[in-house]
Formats: sequence, structure tokens, C-alpha cells
Amino acid sequence: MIVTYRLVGRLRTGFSLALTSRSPHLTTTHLGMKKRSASRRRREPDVTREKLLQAAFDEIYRRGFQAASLDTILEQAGVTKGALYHHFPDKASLGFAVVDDVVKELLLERWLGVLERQEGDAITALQTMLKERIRQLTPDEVELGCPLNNLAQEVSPLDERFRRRIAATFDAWTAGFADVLRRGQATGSVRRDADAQKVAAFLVGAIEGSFGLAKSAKSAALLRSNLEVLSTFLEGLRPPRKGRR
Amino acid sequence: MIVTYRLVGRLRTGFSLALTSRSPHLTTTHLGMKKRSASRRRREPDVTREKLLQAAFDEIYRRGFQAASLDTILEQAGVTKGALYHHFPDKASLGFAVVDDVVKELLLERWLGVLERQEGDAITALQTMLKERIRQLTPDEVELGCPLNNLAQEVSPLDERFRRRIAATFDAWTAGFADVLRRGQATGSVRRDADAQKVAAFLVGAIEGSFGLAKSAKSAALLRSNLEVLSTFLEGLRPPRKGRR
DNA sequence: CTTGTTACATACCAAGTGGTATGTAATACC
DNA sequence: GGTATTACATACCACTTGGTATGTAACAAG
Repeated sequence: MIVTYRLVGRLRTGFSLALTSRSPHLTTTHLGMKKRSASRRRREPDVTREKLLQAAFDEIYRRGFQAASLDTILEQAGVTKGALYHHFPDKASLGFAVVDDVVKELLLERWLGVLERQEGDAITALQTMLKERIRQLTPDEVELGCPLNNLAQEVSPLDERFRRRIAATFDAWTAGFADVLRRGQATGSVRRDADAQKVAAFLVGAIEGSFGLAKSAKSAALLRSNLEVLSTFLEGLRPPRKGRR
Repeated sequence: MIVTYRLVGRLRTGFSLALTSRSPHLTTTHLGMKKRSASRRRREPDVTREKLLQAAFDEIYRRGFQAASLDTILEQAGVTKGALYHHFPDKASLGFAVVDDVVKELLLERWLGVLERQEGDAITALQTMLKERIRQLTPDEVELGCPLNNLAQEVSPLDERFRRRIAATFDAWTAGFADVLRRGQATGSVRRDADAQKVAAFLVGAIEGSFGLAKSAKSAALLRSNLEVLSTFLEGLRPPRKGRR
């Protein structure tokens, strides 16, 4: 049954007609016995590293870090263990690189990138960002949730080095929101009695929580609904009208 | 290093002076070879099951379901594999029971139980509940997060049977909040243009997200701050004053 | 007291794990 | 062109994992 999970999990990873087509080396050593013959393939360390990172990200995203199998990663990357342990000293370091080089870029682009491309006042920009993100939702994002959040919940208590890197990513994300809010406060489009930093952290938390709930419920509708409620919260951050008593 | 994690993880589990004192059976079979002799201990199936569930909960809470070791669970429960597989057909079923019999009770008591004990209008009750929960926070809750959320993020995509049980628990939790909100709407203490169900789901999501962020940041202050911002969101759900235009 | 069933305990196993030791071809450098 | 180093490939290993087969004592029913 574990096997079943794996197969199912792997199904969507492309068409994969040839099961062994991606294998690192075609000259068969099997059948014979001591006939060693290392690859004659060209050597492209950057490409290899990138393939490893991407394969590792996929596997970790689906199974979690601890359950992620190096053999599976290697198979999907089309390289062998020698390559992996040449580029990374151990599994943990591979995970660190996935956080720093893949997950972080992905997350900041998905949220802050989209945010920066919006126009208008801060609140509207944030609201539009939410709408835009809702529009872009993929089935993977609904069923598998946020890769950063998944990792955070799993490994934060297990390894301090992991936790620090993940926390730094959350901080960068939060700082991006806080910047926008503070700029809005400076121009008068956001009420000044709100603590930009705290509100920004709340936004990140609420977003991650919404993804988590939706993942458990397997419901894009729930995710959308939650982000819409969050949008009404943002509405409440607009400065109060003049001429009130 | 894996060993290190384990030891550290286990450190807080009480004083545990005698390492083998809890071992299921004292008459040594070792040294000899075929000298079998099953336990003469009294048989208390309910107690045994309960010990297994509690030990399983602890281990799963700390390491996650997939990484949870049955051997560790058995050691902590003070029973053997025979007992485990008498009470549960496999590891997954043990996990299911942990969700249904331990995590669910815990969560609903922690939130809905506390909520029901509050007096006054719905909004105030919810706000007091948040404050009360902040007051009760243990270091474990900050560093390890919410056991239901942890499990949800890890196993929801892996096993549909798991996902269903977890989603049902989230639903019960959400329904509890929604009930309070609807009752508040009926008595006029909550604005009627809010969708109680959607708001309730948002609350659960925001709470879980806040715990998740705080866990990653290892910061009780962040958790408190986030719940306070959520409290201001609740404030906005009070009905608008009469005599406005 | 006998007997059937429940509630365990013990020993064992196949499979998968991360990691390593060793070899070798491609490449950069002189 | 020789040589050192990089970038891998292959084979292997110790260990842990969930799960099972088997045995046996406690207990309930008769």
C-alpha cells in the first residue's frame, strides 16, 4: 500500500513512457559483473545541481522531508548517488538548498512579485494580490498546500538549521507586506493606528492557515472563501472617514 | 545525528530514572535461548489500549506520523509488538485512533470547551476564548504547534482515510464557532451581513496559521500578537451603530 | 476442572534507508 | 600533451522500518 501511494503520487509527473529512459547511463553493467564503465555524458555541474534541486523539491513537496527518498529523487533527476553526494554533503544539506534556492524564490515571487505588480493604494493592491492568487491556483496548490508551510510544520522542531532558514523566508515575506502597509500609512491610505509589522504577520499567518485548511478539506472553494474574508479584514484597515464624531 | 534528535526529543518525557523499568516483562529470556515465558502481568486491555494511544500521540506529535517509530511507541507505552498488533491491524489504524480518540477530544476541549464556558455576547466570548488560550499556552504548544494541524499538513495528501477524519475534526471545530456566531446574529450581537460559516472557517484557519507561524519562529510573542490582531477582526463583526447614514 | 478465547510476549524477516568507498572519465590548467 | 582536479557512476553496507508467525499465560464460560 505504501507502494500504491508512491505510484499514485508519481502519476502526474509527466507522461514517462520510458521507465528507464532517464537513467544516468545506458551502457548496461548488469548481466556482466565487474564491467565498470562510468558515464560518457557531458559534465554540467550547474545543470546537475539544478536537476537535483528540482527533483528534491518535488519529492519533498509530496512526501515531506523525512519521508522523501533519495533514491526516488535520484531517479527523477536522472543522476546517481555519486552526483548527489558530490554536490551535497548529506540529505539535510540538500533540504537546506531546496529551501533557500527553490522554495524561497517561489514563495516570494508568488506573493511579493504579484503584489509589486499591482497599482493603486496599499489595501487595494493587497486585495488584488489575493484575487490574483486565487485566479492562479493550481490543483497541486489546493491538494498539497504551501511547500514552505509544509516544510515548516514538519521540520521546524526537528532541526534548528532548518527552522532558521524557514523562519527567515517567512520574515522576508512578512517584511514585504509590512513595507506596503507602511508606505500606505505614509500616503494616508492605511490607518495609522495599525501596527504594520503585526498586521503583516497576521496576513501571512491567515494565508498559510487558509491553505492548510483547504488542503485538509481538499476544497478550492474553502480557500477562496477564506481569502475573501481576509479581504474584508483588509477593508477595515482603510482610514476612517473624516467628519465623524 | 538522527539518534541525537531522538534523545533530545525524549528528554522531557519525565524523569525516567530506570531505563528498563517499564519493560513489559522482567523475567529475562536473554542469555538462555528457547526459554520462552510470556508475561504474568495482569491483563487490562482498556488500559493497554489507552497507553498505546497516548504513547502514539506523543511520538506522532513530535516526529510526525510517517517518522513515528512503532518501537519507540511500544517502549514508551511499556508493551510489546504483540499487544499493539492485537489492538490495531496496522500503523495507519493506530494513527486513525489517535486522531479520533485523542486529538479530536483535545482540540474540541481546548477551543470549544473554553468557548462554552464564556459568558456575554458572542464576539466577547470569542475574544475571551482567545485570551484564555493565550494564557494557557505551554512551551510544547509554541514549539510543536497544533497536533491536528501538524497531522493535517503531513498526511492529508497521503491517505484519504486520514484526510477524512482530520477534515471531520476541523468541521466540528468550525461548526462550533459558527453556532456561536449564528446565535449572536439571532440576538443582535453580531452583524447579520456576515456569513457565519465562512467567518468561522476563517477563524479556524487564522488560528492554525498563527500557530504554524509561531512554531516556525519559535515565538510565543508572535502567536499572541497574531491572536490579538484576530481579536480586532472580531471587533469588526459587531453590528454597526444605529443612527448612521 | 476443562476448554475456548482473549491478550498479550518473543523472535524473526524482507524491504528500504542514508551514507560510504572506490573507481573512472571528462575537463581545466600548465 | 601531461597532469591534477572535478564530476560523476557503481557497488556495497549497517541499520531501521513495519509487519508476521508462533507461542503461551490469563481469564471467562461451562
